[in-house]
This record gives sequence, C-alpha cells and structure tokens, in this order.
Amino acid sequence: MDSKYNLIGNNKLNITKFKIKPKPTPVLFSKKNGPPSPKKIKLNENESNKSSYMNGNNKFKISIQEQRTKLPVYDKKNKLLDLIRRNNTLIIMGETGSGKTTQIPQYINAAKLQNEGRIGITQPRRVAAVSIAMRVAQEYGNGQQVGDTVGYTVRFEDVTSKRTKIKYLTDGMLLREAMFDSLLMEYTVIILDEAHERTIHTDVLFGIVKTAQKVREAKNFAPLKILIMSATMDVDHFSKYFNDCQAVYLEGRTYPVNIFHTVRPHDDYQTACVATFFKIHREAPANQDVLIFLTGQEEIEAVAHQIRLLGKDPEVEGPPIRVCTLYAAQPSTQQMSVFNPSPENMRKVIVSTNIAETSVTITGIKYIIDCGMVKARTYHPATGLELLKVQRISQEQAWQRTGRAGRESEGTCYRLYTRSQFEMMQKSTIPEIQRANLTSVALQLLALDIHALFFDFMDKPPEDAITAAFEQLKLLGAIDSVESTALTPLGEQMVKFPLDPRFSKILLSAHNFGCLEEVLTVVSLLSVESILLSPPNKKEQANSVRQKFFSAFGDHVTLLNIYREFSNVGQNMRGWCHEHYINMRNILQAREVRCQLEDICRKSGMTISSCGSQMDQVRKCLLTGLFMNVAELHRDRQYITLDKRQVVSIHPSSVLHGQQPHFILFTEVVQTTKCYLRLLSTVDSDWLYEIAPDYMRTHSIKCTKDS
DNA sequence: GAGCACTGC
Repeated sequence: MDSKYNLIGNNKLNITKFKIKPKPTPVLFSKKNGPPSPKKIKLNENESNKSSYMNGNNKFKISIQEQRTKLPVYDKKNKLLDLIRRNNTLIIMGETGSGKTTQIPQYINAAKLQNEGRIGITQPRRVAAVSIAMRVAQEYGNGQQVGDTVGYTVRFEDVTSKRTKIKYLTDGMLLREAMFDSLLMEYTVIILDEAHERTIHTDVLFGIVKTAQKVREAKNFAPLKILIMSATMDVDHFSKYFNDCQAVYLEGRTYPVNIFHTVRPHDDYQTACVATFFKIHREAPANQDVLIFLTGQEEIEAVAHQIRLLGKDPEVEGPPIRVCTLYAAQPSTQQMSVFNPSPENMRKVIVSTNIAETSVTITGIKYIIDCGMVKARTYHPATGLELLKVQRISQEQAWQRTGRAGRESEGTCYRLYTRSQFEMMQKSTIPEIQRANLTSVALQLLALDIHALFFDFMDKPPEDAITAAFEQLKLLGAIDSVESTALTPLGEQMVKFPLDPRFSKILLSAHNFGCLEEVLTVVSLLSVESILLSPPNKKEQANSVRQKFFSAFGDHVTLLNIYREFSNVGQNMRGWCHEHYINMRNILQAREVRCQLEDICRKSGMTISSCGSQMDQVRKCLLTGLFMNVAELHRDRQYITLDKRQVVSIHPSSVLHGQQPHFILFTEVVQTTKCYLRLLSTVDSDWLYEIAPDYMRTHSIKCTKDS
C-alpha cells in the first residue's frame, strides 16, 4: 500500500476513546431553516431536466458543442465580450456550474481580444489546471491536442507550445513566472480564477498584476487585461481594491438545498453525526447518498467504524450501507473508490475532511451532514510556532459545504450547530496571507524590488508577521537590513529555488562543505510529505526493518541513508518500498523535486560535489539554514530553544527520541499536547560559532554539562 | 512515548 497510513487493522480502533454511544440518541433539528441569503442556492428557471446532459452515462448524450450552448454563460457571451473589451479590469462573479472557467477564455480567443499575446488562467490546484485544460482542448475539436491552442503549465509539467493561446496554470506557477518577468509580458489577458479562495499565491498575484498593468500602460507596452473570477462573495471588497472596477454576475446551475440547524448545541459532534446519519438512513430512499464533513483522519475512521457497526445491527432499519472515507493522506486507490457508483439498493455514505469542500467533487450526493468544524493550521509570528487546531468553520465554508448537496438536484443539509451558532461564525475565512509564515513571500516580493511592508495587499498581513519574515531573511543573509528593498547576491540566488528560503540557503552553502549531492537529497526529502510509513499495528516491524538505516546523527542522515539505498534498488521499487515501509508516492515525489533542484543548481553554475561518508559536512551545511532552530539540553533534562527560549521535547517519531544529545538542530516544531521537535540532527556547539557567529552574539548558550 | 486539515513552487 503506497500511503503513509496503512489502514488495515483500523477496524480495531478503540471506539470508546471517541465516546460514541452504540445507539446514539436522536438529534433534534429545527424545521425553520430559511438562510438569510438564499441567493447562493437557487434553481434556474426552465431547467427541470438539466441533469440529462450533465450526466455522462445518460443515453440522451448530446454533442460537446451543443453542451457548450446550454451553459448559463452562453447567453451572456456577447454582453460579456463587450464588457471585457471596454474594461481593463473586470470582476466576474459566477456561481457553480455557470461555465465561466471553460468558456470565457474560448470566447476571448474567438474574438481575438488577446491580440498577439496569451490568455493565462490561474487555478489554485494542479488537478484543476490540468483537467480543465484537457476539457477545453477537447471542446476545440478539430483533432486538437492539449498543448496546441489550449495548454497548461504546472510544476514538473509544461504542456504548451508556440501555438498555445489559452494557458491554464496554477497560481503558484504564475507567481514564479512573475519572479522572472514582473510585467508578465507573455500575457495580454490574465484571469485569476477562484479568487474567493484567497490562496496566498492569488493574493500576491492581485498586487503583481495590478502593478504590471499600470507599468505596461505607462511604458506604452501591450496592455494587460485583468479578469478576476470568483464565487459570489465580497464583491465590494474586490472591486474597491481594483480601483472600483466593474463587476458582473453570472447565475449558475444549482438546486435548492433545505437547511436544518440543531435545536441545541452539540459538543459531541461525532455522536451527533452518527445519529443524524441514521435518521436520514431510515427516511431516505436507498440510492440517495450522504456526505459527512469531519475534521481529521482519526475521527473519520471512528465515525465510519461506528456507522458500519450499527449498519449491521438487525434492529436498524434501512438498506445496506457502503461506508467510504476520504482524506488527502489516504492511498489514491482508496480515494478513487469514493467515485464508484453504488448499486441501486445500497446507500453510500462518504465521511470526509474538507477535501470534499473544494478539491474533490462527488456526484449523487443528496444529503450533507456538517459538523461545523475544521482542522486548520495557525501560525504565531511571535514564537514561530505552527499549530494545528480544530476550530469553527466560517459562514462561507458552511455555504460551500451546503452547496455540495445541490449539484444535480434538490438536496438537504443538516448542520450540527444551532442557528445562533451559525450567526456567530466568522463571515469569511481569514485569507491565508494573514495566517501564514511570510518569509517566502517577503523574499519573492524583494525579487521584484518591493518591500512587503509597502506592498499593495488586498488585505494586509499582520505587521509582526512581516517583521518576523524580514528578520529571518536578514539572518539568512538574503538582505543586509530589515528595511532593505534590495536582495544581496545570495538572496538573488535563493529566489531561484522553489523552496523555503532556509532550504535554499542550505543548498547554496553546500559548495563550502562539498556535499551538494547529499544536501540535494535531504532538502528534497524535507520538502515532501514523510516517506516513512508507520502503520499503527505494525510500528515495531516497520522500525526493525528500517533499523539498518538509522543514524546516531539523527533523522536527516537516516533519511539520506534510506534514499541512497532506494536509488540503488532499480527494478523492484514497489517491492522494496513495501518491504521497508516506505511511502512510494512520496519518495518518488522527492526524486522529482530533487531532479528539479539539481537542474536549478547546474544552471546556476554549481558543481555537484559529494562528501561521501563525512556526515559532519552535511550537518554543518544544514546548520547554515537552520541555525535559528537549535535546542539545548538543560540540567533538568529539558530542551530549550536558543532562539525564543521555549521548552520543547523530542518528538517520539525521531530516531533521537530517548537519547539526550546536548545540542539538536530541528526542522520544525509542532505543538500538540507539548511542543515537539521533528526531524532532528545532532550538532556541536562549536559549529554554531563557526557558522552563525552574528547570531550567537545575541543568543548565548548555557553549555551545561549535566551528568 | 505522540499523532498529521489542505494546497503550491
């Protein structure tokens, strides 16, 4: 199984831990449901049999060109083109199913509004960029392939040619392109799609395209047209930012959803989920499927287990149940099973994280159960700590979840929170830019000669987050002072790598230590998800078979040892990964990242040197980017970080767990029940003075020799 | 001796 989590044996989950009663008591819902803004969920007029062409299996299949004419956007084509022609910046609010993402670029191209340039359309996710490009190429017909008129560019994959007029790309990809050409001269039309999602990349691009447009106009270059496409939210906010530009509204193709709130609050939402599911199960026809939103893998497996158990209870009425789970860390084969249609007489229930909110669309969903919570990462600039926390969703998210029941026909949504709890929720999700570590963003903006403190953000990030980012960049030597608007030569080099600036610094220091070969591997492994599988019931086995890779120097060298053997395996890669409990998907991704990084290194004129077995060199090199991540052992056997003097512990997943080296370099801190350090290497205190003398002048060490 | 939502370059 090629996943970090082996789910075999999960039926042994200790359900009492999650306090789910075997026969949950019913949850009471209020019948009054009218949402305050029913605008978002509505039925289009004269569309009673629209599912006949939405459904690929339908025998009344109609031609691909005919389908295009039935999209809601089609009737607005001329009006839209007129607006796009007359406005340099335009906001297009389009509901789900309006056809805006696939059709508008084609309309623009047919009318040749892009002149000699290209139309670029960004998407927050790779799969979306790729699959939409394929669909649009298919709509072009005439034997056109992806990469002809319509193409896409995502990391590791560029399917475009000189003939490409319409280019779909991830927002991160367009941002990288902007690093090398801030005026984005390749494009005459840029469409930022899914703008309401407010990814950190899209937020930075807002400012970049706005500036590019202005500068190109001033310099009399080819004009740049900007289209912002978004779901129907925050229009005034967007419009104001883009100099009060015009906005248009496109209706979509969604159906009404009945919404129920609970009568009283339910803290134990897991039990409430199970109870609500069986209420639906008793009442609804078998072929109507249910989607349950929960926060994480563990609780998803627990609830799924409970539903399976109760479903087998002869006293429980209703058809047989097929329970599917869905979360990102799952093996892809297991994820795919969610899409298999169930037999007529069986009910499918999908228990999912918020991956089903936007990233994955499942057809046939008639009922939603929304627990009202989400697991989200929060960042504290003052401590540099990242914390995964279960918190309330925003009203926007609640609507997004609700809408998942109205894609093909009318649906029903049970919200496991009261009406007034809903009213208390934040209206919108806080944009990522306001809750993320900004070191990369600050570096990227400096590459464009912009200081992040003066950048035209639509929503400004907190000032202490910007300050923390600049302090880090100064420590790394990317800038000379925190007020600087220019990068040092080292900083210029760092921008070239698609990495956290600390990791870029490590790569760029490698020639001093003669270990670029090794450090390329380590950095690649650090920038993908964990390659180590630790199935809950086979932890011991996994550890003992991987024992031969363990290094007393810590996790970085251990990972390097694993990768070295992996790259010598040759044919039987799958077998080797399985035998050693290695996540094949993730190690292959690391290999791909490594190729990309090596390529950038070569193009920058670096030589790929190897230090052989001198692991001191590797650890010293790691220290050049992570010297602010060192913890010291104190007399009471506690570790304290040199940087912020925080009390921390070694994470039990580390090979150094159970040992007490005096100084450890860590890659990250995660706060759960305690502050844990993950991915560690032992280091010498002497190295700290050698590698980071300036830093050590302000961060003294105790150097206690405890016994 | 603990546990990891989701993206992206």
